[in-house]
Amino acid sequence: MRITSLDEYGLRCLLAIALKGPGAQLSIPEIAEMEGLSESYVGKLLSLLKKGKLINAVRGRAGGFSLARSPDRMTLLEAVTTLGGPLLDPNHCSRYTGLLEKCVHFECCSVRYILGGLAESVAEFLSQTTLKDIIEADDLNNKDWQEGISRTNNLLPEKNRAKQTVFKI
Amino acid sequence: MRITSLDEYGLRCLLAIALKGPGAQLSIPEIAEMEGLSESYVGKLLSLLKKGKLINAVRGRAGGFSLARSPDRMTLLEAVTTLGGPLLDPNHCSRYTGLLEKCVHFECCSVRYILGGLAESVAEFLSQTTLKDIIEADDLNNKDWQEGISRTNNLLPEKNRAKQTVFKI
DNA sequence: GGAAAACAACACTTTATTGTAAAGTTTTAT
DNA sequence: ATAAAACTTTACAATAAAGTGTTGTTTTCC
Repeated sequence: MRITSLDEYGLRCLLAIALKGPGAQLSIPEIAEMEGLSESYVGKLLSLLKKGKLINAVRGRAGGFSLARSPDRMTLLEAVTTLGGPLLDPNHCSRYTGLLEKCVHFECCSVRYILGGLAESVAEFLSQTTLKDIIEADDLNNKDWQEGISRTNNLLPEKNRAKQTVFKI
Repeated sequence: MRITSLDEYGLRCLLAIALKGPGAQLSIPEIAEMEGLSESYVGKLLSLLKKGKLINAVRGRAGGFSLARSPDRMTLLEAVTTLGGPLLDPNHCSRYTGLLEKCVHFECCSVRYILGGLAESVAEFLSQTTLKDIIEADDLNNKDWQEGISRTNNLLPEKNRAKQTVFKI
């Protein structure tokens, strides 16, 4: 399991498209400008999202990218697994084998069950939040920002709210 | 957030010591042999665990490592954060800035809240499982294994059980 | 039909993570 | 005392991830 750069930046690009509105298109140069990323990198991220069928691409001079489905039917779990692969590597046990050909706990492994349960817990969390939730939260967040308050946290699905400030910026 | 190699292997080493029994010592060569890892690597992992005060080290010929506390007072959260650092990098926002000096969402960021909530969710999960839980599960798991059954999953704290097989081995 | 704008694919450089090697320090058994 | 066994530290090599550059293809506007 890992929340990587691909997840972080890819999610931002996806949100940028979603925030543009239903059916709206956004080009690579536009997204790169908006998000402060290079066009090459945005191109790479969007090609991943396209492979995962989260966005549609139109080529040519008037081309761009649009959301493949309505935001309320697109979960964070889909986005994250599309961008960064499955939460828990299916080859986990054959990847972390140490010096040997086969992990010494291959037959019977407690850590495996712990990580399995953890991955499910994360998957449940992520599948409970859709892009629509984020859009609505972001919408109000921007208005509140100008009034000097922040209630973004209260707009997310009940189970997914942060109880305290996690980032100190 | 990330479950890394350090987490995976470090946790195995910690469990090896815990499984040895209360107060028991285990040396680097012994753990390396048991876990199928190089002595160098085990040394590195154990030095992290020692810095986090999860284990005590005794130097010299009759030296080795022992658990610093009883297993029921040592959570997975402590182990994971000691080995791999905080679940969510405190510098997250200044790390993922793209091309610019400052992330374009620095002032007002929806993704930040989502990831904050996710990190809390994972922290809650990990803090609910102690080393003792794993030891007991592992104990029965080993007995069951010989009878051809596996109920390890049912021995973990209620919320932390995997509902289905996550690994296919 | 030609040029411009945009997506697509892939190789490549840079950077961070992983894991190893080696030299040093401490303690104990003899 | 001395040697062996074990922990400690730091520097280094191997590998994987992150991000960029280049070239090519598609479409549209004029």
